[in-house]
Amino acid sequence: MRVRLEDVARRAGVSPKTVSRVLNDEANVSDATRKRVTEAMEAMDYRPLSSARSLAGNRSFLVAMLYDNNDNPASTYLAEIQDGVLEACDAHRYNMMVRPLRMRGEDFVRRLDAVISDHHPDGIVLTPPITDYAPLLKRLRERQVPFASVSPVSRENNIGVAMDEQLAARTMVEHLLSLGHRRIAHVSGIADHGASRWRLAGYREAMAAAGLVEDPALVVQGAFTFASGVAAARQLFALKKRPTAVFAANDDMASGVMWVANERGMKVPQDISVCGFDDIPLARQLWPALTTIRQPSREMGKVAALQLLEVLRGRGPGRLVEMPFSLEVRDSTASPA
Amino acid sequence: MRVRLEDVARRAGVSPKTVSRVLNDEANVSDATRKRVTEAMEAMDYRPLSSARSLAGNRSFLVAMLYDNNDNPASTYLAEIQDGVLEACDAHRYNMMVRPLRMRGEDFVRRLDAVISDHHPDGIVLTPPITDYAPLLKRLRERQVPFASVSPVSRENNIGVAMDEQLAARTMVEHLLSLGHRRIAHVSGIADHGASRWRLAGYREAMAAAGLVEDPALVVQGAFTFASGVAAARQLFALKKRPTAVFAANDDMASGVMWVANERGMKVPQDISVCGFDDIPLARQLWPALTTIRQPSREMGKVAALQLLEVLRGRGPGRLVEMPFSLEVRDSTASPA
DNA sequence: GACACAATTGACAGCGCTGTCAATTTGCAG
DNA sequence: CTGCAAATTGACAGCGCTGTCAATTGTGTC
Repeated sequence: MRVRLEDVARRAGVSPKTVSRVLNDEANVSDATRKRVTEAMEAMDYRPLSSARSLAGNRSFLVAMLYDNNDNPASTYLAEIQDGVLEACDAHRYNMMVRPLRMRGEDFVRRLDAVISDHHPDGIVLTPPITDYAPLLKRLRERQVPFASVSPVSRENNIGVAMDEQLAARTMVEHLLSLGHRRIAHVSGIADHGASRWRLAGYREAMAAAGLVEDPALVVQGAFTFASGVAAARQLFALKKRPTAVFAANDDMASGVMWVANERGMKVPQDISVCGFDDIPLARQLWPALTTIRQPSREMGKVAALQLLEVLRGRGPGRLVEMPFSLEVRDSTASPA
Repeated sequence: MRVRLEDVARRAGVSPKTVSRVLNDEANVSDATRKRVTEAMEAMDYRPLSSARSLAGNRSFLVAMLYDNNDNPASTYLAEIQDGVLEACDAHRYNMMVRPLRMRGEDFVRRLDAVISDHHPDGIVLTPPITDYAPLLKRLRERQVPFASVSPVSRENNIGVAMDEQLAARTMVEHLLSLGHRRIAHVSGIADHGASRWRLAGYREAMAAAGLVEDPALVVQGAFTFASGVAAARQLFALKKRPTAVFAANDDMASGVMWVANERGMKVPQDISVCGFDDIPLARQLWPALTTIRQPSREMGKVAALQLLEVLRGRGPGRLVEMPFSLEVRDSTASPA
C-alpha cells in the first residue's frame, strides 16, 4: 500500500499535523523535529497525494499557461515559452497545464471562467496577446487568481517578464541604416498586439533619428504568419521605388519576404536585405541565415513562471523582470548595391 | 460558495450517490432520474471538484504525455502532437500534462516511477523514441498504467497510432526514381529510432526494386537535426561521384542539406534534388518549397489519445490506428540535369 | 395476484490531507 | 525558582466526492 502522511508521522514519532507542517515548509517547527520528519519521509519515500492536499488545503498546485491559438497552431515561440514555464513549475513541484483560449467571440471571458472553475489553477501565466485583453485581466483580478505575463503591453500592475522590444527594433533598423540603407520597409504584425506596436515604434524612432521622413508605402501590415509575409513582400516589391531592406516584425514573416525575393530572382542580401525578430530555429535554417533579434523565449517563460511562483508560495510580490535582447547579425543583411 | 454535488442532489430530490452516478455516466440510473439530475446540474452550473473526485475515486483524470527532450528542445513535431492530445483530452474532460523525460542515464525508469508516484496519471501517451524503450514499457505494464503510443516500432501489444513510414519513404524514393534519378542519397536519423529504420528500409526497398545496387557512401547517418543535415550534406557533396538527389529522413535535416547546397552554389532542384519527411511548417517556408511526406502529426496525437481514453473510460480495448500519409511534391525535386 | 429476480436508489464510511484551536513545552526576565 | 509570553505540538473535524452494500422499487412469469 502507499505510504501516507500518517505513516511518516508514526515513524517520526510526531503527529500527522507536524508532518504536514514540514511538508509545507511552515514556520514554527523545531529544527530537531523537522530533521526527524524529513528523514522519515526520505526513508519511506513518501509521496504526498496531491488530490488530498488540494481537497483539504483548497489549492491545486496547478499553474495554467494560457495562449491564443487563433493563428498560432504550434508556434515555436510558444513551445519554447512552455518549456521554460514547465522547468520553473517542476522546480517548485507545481504542475503545469496548457490551455489554448481562442481569442475570438463574445464568450472569451466565459471560457476563462470555465478554465478556472474546472481546474482551479493557483495561478496563471499569460502569453501575448492574451496579456493585454482588459476584460480578461479584470476577471482574473475579480476572481483573485494571481497571474504573471510574458511581454505585456502595460508594465504597471503586472508581474512577469518583458523585453525592451522597441529598443531592440530600433537597434535592428540602426544596423540597416549603418549599412547604408535608406529605403527601409517594415512589415508589421497584428495591429493590436503589443509586439507589433513596439516593433513599429522602434522602426519609426530609428528612421526619424536618422532624419528620414516616413514613406507610408513602406510600412505594410502583416499578421505574424509566413503567408502574411509573402503577401506583404509582393506588395512592397511591386512598388515603383522598391525598398533596399525589409525589417519584418518576426522571423516567420521575414521568411515570407525572403521567399518572394527568391521567387522574383532577387538575391538576398545583394539585391535586398531582410531581417526579422525572435530568432526562432528557422532563422538559422534559412539561406542566407537570417539577421534577427534574439529573444530568449525559453528563459522568459521560466522567469515569468518564477515570478508567479514567488507570489503563490507567499514569498513576495513578484516583479516585472527585464530581459536582455541581442542583435544577431547573420547573412541576410548587407550594404545596398 | 461553490455548488457541491450535495446541493445538486437536494435540488433534484435524490441522494448524492445518484448524482455521482449521473456525473460518472454509470449504468443503472433510470432515464427520468438522469434527466432530472442533469437539469439540476445545468441549472446550478455545477462543476465537480476534481481533487475530491480523485481522492474518493482513486483516479486522477490525468493523461501524461511523455517525450524525450534530449535533442528535441521545442520541436514542431511534438508541439503538433501535443495539440492533438490536448484536444482529445479536453473532449473527455481529462487533463493533460506534458513531461519531458531525458532518455539518458541509468535512472530513466526511476524518473518514470517518480512521475507516476507524484502525479498518478490514469494513462500515458508515449511519443517516439520513448515508445520503444523496453524497460520503460515493462515498468508501465508492471504498474498497470495504461498507455498509447505514437508511431511505436512494434505493432504487437500496442495501442495508439501508426503510419506506414516504410511505404511512405519508398513512395518518396520512387518519386525521385520516376524523375530519372539514380544516384540517390539518404540521410538517416538516429540509428535506433523506429522512424530512422523504417525510412531507411523504404529507401532501400525502392532502390532495390529499381534494380539499383546500394552504394554505402550514399547513406549517411544523421540525427534528425538541422546541424546533422548540414554535416551529412558536406560529406555527400565531397564525394567524387555526387548524388543527384538527397532524401533526408526528416525536414530539418533536409533543410540542412539545402543550406549546404546553397553554400556551394548548387541550385535546388536543377543541380540537386532534396526532399524530406514530416511536412513541418518549415517545409513551405524554404526556398524552393520542400518536397516531403505529409505526416498528420496533430491528428496522430489526437487519435493516440482517443485510443487511450477509450481504455481509461472502460469503453473498449483500444487499437492501433493506421494513419494515411501523402506525398507532397513541391519545388525542391526535379529531373536531374 | 404472488413470487423470484433484476434494476434502481440510498446510507454511510472514509479517501489522505490541512485548518482551527487548544494543550504543552520552552525560553527568559526578575 | 517563579511566572508569563512565545514557540511548538497535537486533537479533531471535515474538505467533496465515491465505494460498498443494503434497502427499495419495478418487471416478468405462472
